[in-house]
Amino acid sequence: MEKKQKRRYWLMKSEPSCFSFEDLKASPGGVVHWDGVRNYQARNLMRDEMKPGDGVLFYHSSIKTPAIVGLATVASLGYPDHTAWDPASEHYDPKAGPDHPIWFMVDVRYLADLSPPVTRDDLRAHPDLESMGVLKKGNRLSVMPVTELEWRAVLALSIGDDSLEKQSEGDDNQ
DNA sequence: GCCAACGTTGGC
DNA sequence: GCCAACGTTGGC
Repeated sequence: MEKKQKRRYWLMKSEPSCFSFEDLKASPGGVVHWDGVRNYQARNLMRDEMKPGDGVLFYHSSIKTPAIVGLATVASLGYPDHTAWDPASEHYDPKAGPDHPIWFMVDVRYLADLSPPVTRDDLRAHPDLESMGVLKKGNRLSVMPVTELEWRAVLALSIGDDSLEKQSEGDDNQ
């Protein structure tokens, strides 16, 4: 008998000059494939752990005010990142190929803006959020797990009620 | 633009 | 398989 896996939560980090939350929102269907990740830990999370319907906090890094700027949903299981064997791609990896993929990605779908955004300083000031991985000095993971407590706290910080939470739960049923 | 922190690479 | 050197990330 198949058991539905509990919904999980993630934080995905991007430099907005490279790919921003607005870019995600403007993509066809609000969906993109999260290609180009070349880090084994992040690869393992996308390949093995992330599931459709999981919640995603979208974080803008390497800017004056780093912040979680929106919510997204994982929209696929992990699958091979074909840009790895495209010599024209800036993420080309000559060791990878269609019959031996090394790198994996998931699809990500726009869910909602977080307004106001939850800044790095906001996170640091919140007792439930100050230990988040994204705040750790030297952290370089572009995909990292978030607890349900942290997810709820971020939403509460931004909007002060649970309307976005209800919206994101509704997205689970697609 | 600086520098600390980290993952990856490559020599041995 | 160790570890120093290197390249990259990212906050400041």
